[in-house]
Amino acid sequence: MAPKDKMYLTPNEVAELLMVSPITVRQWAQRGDLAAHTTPGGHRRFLREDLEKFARDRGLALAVPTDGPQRVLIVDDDEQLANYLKELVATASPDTVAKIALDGFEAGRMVQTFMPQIVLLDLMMPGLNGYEVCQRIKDDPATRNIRVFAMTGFYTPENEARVISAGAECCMSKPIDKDLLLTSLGFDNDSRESVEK
Amino acid sequence: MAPKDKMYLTPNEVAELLMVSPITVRQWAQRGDLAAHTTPGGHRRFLREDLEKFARDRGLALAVPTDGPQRVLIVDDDEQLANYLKELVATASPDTVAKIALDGFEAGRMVQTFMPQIVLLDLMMPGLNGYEVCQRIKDDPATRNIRVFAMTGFYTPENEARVISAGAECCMSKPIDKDLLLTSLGFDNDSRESVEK
DNA sequence: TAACAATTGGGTAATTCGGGAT
DNA sequence: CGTGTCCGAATTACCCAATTGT
Repeated sequence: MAPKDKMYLTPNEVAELLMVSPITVRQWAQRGDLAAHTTPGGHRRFLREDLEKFARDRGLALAVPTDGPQRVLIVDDDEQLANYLKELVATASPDTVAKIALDGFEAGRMVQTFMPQIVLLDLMMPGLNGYEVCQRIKDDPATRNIRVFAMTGFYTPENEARVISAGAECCMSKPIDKDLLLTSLGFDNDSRESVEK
Repeated sequence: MAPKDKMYLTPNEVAELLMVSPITVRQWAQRGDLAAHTTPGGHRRFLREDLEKFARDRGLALAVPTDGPQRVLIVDDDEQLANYLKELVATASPDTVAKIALDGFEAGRMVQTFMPQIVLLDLMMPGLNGYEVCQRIKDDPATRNIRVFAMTGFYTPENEARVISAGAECCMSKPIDKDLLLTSLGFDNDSRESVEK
């Protein structure tokens, strides 16, 4: 497992996220405008949560939500299909990071932690209503901007209309048309050389 | 790795809790500021007790501290039962905030956003393996300290052992014994400060 | 028991931080 | 209100061999 993300932010990181100098961040913390914790040595540490609240209150925009490479979350209980899709994305767009959620718990958690720009969402998962998942993603301001691409093994125009009204960008029937998917995602397969590691 | 039986913390875990790098934790231990035990091979292990004392002496809070009111997340697809449990908690401990997740997606999302100190987890949810959910909560450093209380309609000693080995604190059979639950949660008596653990 | 990935300890150098006066 | 600078102190990075856990 990878303890990838730190739970806390240092003053410098906060300054960069808010596009201000570290000194200013210090002032905000001193004046109590921005909630801060303290290390035993007296240095300040911030929680992303507090930062977001602060930014919201002051109408400031968090500078770098679109940091790093493109992120795609694949939500499907069919592990083989999920891996296939992951490979597909990785091949078509080498600088894109794709991750897999095999059940609702992982999906919900990764929507928050992985913060994908794109979600490939299976509508027919056991114990999980894909339409509702899509709706919830779109209802939450924190995730509303995620592009949702629905996938279903039982395609009907009614189902498509339903998930699109829930906020999905499109509804693809299974088996997934490789070219259609990549085109929809904007990963049009130019015949360019892929850079391998 | 059971949580309750796990009386010691590794340097990495301490670092995460105090919002500092592992190297810094090492320094404190070297200088004797933070009490530490040693493994036969020379690695350090810390007691939560010592950590709390260390933090208290300097008047600072842990990263995943008992800040604000206590938070309890109820994960169960049975909405009526979930509401009953929520009422139960609210009545027994008025300063506790209880929220409900009716499916895996909500559960995963709320574990990250609501950041509960306690999770009441149904093991038999459609499309969701409660044992795995428990394991994943415990595998992630960010949520590892959450106390998980499992609930199942099909109690067997094997199932209990299984979920406890996954990190749950206990396994209660349904229907839930009200008093047992509140006692386990520590809400039985008047709100006594639980610092003794 | 062997193997292997992840973590840790030690030591030193480099970086970041807080506070105050500006 | 947001920022640059100075200094002592706190925190971190980087090296590599050893330990831990599975």
